[in-house]
Amino acid sequence: MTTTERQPLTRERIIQAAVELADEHGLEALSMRKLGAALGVEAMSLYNHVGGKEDILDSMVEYLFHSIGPIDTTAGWQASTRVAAMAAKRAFAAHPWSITLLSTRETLSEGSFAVMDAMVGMLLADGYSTEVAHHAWHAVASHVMGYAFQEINSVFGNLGDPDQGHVEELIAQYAERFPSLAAIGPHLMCCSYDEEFEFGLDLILTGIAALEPPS
Amino acid sequence: MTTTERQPLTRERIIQAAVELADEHGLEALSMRKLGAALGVEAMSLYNHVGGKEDILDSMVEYLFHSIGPIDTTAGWQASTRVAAMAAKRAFAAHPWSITLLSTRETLSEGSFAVMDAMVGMLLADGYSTEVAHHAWHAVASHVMGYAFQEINSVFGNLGDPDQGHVEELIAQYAERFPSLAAIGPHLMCCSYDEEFEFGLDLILTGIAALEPPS
DNA sequence: GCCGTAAGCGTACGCTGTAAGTGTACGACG
DNA sequence: CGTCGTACACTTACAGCGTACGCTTACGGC
Repeated sequence: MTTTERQPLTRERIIQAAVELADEHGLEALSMRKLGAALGVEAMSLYNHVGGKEDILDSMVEYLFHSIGPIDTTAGWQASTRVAAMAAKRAFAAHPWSITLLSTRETLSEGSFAVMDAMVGMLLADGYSTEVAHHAWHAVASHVMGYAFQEINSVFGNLGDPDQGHVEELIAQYAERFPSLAAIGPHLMCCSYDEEFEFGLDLILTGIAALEPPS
Repeated sequence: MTTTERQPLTRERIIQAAVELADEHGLEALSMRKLGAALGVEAMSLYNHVGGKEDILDSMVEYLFHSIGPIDTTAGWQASTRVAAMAAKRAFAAHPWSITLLSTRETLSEGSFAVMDAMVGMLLADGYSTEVAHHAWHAVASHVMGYAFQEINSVFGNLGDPDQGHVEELIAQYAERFPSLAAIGPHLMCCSYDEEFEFGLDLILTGIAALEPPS
């Protein structure tokens, strides 16, 4: 009682709580009032530490890129890009709100620039032209974003789900109208998202490597 | 005056107006009241024709897939997929709200199933295994979604923008911290989104073709 | 003891989606 | 011609949203 029993509100605690709230109940459930309640505080108290909801959302994006972790560029372009792309995909896929949030931000993210710079830097360091490096960045980034999107929004259940019966039922229901979809049904249900991601990633990486063999 | 002067509200007119409103002022500006106002009607009148806002958003997704147009599957797998993927990318990129909207829908879209079925069907018809067809679908879909995402959310301005000075300024500002990004700056500013998309797409398509040469 | 400052709280305003109830115009029928 | 059924637009109301503004409380330095 002599010292402050409750730890004071800080920007970091607010962002952390926002991430947890969005993880648990979805981005649409993230409101200033609920966020305050989760921290044992009224909504307006948050404004002493953050600029507003947009500021919180921007910070969540920064948190996201930070959660990718440092990018190791020492293993050579192809191997390093593989690891970094995997890490980025995992970071996005770990938070169902990531893609939706990213798609609504128009502020530029420092974190995204850092990742972009590291990936492009590896290519340039290995002797690729700025043109190819630019192409490669877009191709890899597309694959990461697009695959994370598919993994998060898959209607065929996520890996942890034991709800596979529901998926079979779904496919059976559409089998007549979409026969080809039904044909690949088994793969849709039990695919490993990491292996699936790597398949496409390797198509891109080996394709780029074939363009201009590094010295 | 004898006949109804104003044409009656219909579901189609509502969806069309919703798309236009979102195109013009962004998805966040799409509210039932504003949508009603755009149609010369009170918000609640819309509920006579649609189930609610979620229903409208779902229908906008269907509209989106419909706008891709019919998929020609007669040109052989690789060429047909190229054309279809380009059409899909263009359809998404034409509406800045497309990715955000898609990422928030958890209902499954008939339109997306139709596209998926057509693309997978082409591969199977050309003799590819269900496994490779499944991989290929994910790789192509990722590229389409991911690239549309990047094109829409690019902070480096869109092709039409004559606001290139702002971009140069932006890159110069970050040049010291992100030197590799600055190095590819010229490409970031003046790249053709269609050609850029095709570059990555061809990496994927030729990579797949190399796996199992069709008969 | 006193006061400046920081920070949490309460209230209020204009938005949002939509449930429920209130007309009202029009075609069908006696 | 009168009457009624139906379809559909309107009005009102409510809970929840982000947040501007003002009040109150707690604490460190003197």
